[in-house]
Amino acid sequence: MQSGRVALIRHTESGHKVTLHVAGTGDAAAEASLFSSAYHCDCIAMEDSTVIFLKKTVVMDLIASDSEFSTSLMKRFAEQIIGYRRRLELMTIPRAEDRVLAALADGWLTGSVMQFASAIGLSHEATYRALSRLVAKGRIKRPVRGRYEPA
Amino acid sequence: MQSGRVALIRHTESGHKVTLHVAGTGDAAAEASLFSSAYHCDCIAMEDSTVIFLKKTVVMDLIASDSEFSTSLMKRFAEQIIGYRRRLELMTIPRAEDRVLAALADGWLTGSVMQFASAIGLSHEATYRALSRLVAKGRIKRPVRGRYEPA
DNA sequence: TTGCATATATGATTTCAATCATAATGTTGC
DNA sequence: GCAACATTATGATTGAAATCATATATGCAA
Repeated sequence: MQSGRVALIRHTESGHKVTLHVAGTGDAAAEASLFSSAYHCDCIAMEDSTVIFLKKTVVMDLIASDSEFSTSLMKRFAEQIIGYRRRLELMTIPRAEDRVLAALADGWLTGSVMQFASAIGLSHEATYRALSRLVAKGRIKRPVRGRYEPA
Repeated sequence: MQSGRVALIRHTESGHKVTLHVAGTGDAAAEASLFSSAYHCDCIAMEDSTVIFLKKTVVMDLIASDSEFSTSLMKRFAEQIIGYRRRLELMTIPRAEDRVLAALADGWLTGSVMQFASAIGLSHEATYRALSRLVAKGRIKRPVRGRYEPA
């Protein structure tokens, strides 16, 4: 990606949406599907974005021939894996307030609260309420409507 | 890994345990930490296991020099990423019954129900109850105590 | 500027998972 | 065999998140 931000979204059977991955400038999206023949999710631009498309064969050749490229791609994969593990850890936090606070500290609230709620597996209402309670407790600040920051 | 099964477990601040990864024969554990200086989780043998330890430098050299090794390792990473995404999708299913059924279909119940419950982010009681209800509804079968199978 | 859609926000209600208990059933080591 | 422990299983209670509802604010387009 040259600029902007895109999200990989999957629509579950139960009708919910799951944000699988968010890629910003310099990141790649859908690298993980390099080794899969098919992969079902939508790529949604969250901002105006410029994206470069690469043919799978080109990338696979690069992996085989260019060890530096290969190593750096592997590093990204490893970072993604560690990120997913952290996110799984987040998802096991039972209380909405605790989960929201932990997710905030991890920098998950970049876009809208709706997206944030979806990313951490809570209903948006529960998320708004948790944010309100955290503001009331002085744990976080809300400089303006819709913006939340560490206290 | 030469044989057996080990699990990577993280203990969260809230005192819960999260199963981050389960590695069986032929799999690797903790590959994702190749690019991290430190990584905090426990590796627990779920069965008698034989594990080969490799020095990080050796593996990194192999990645740089052996493109076949590099590609196959990358494939594993990609598969893990896809696995984590699916697991995240599972975790967003709100009703215990639905989540348990989906997780069963994905083949998550290999060990004990306790481990299964931990893997899908439910209390073991909720998991047992969901399993019971699914059996009562005829969606799954329980040939013997502690074993559950697709109907 | 006026609709229309969406995001933000909170109230009321219901549902259901977490939690606390208890018991039966396996499993392991002595 | 038996004692200690873990797993399986279910009941009762509680708390909290999902859901439904409503209102306001905001952005966007006609």
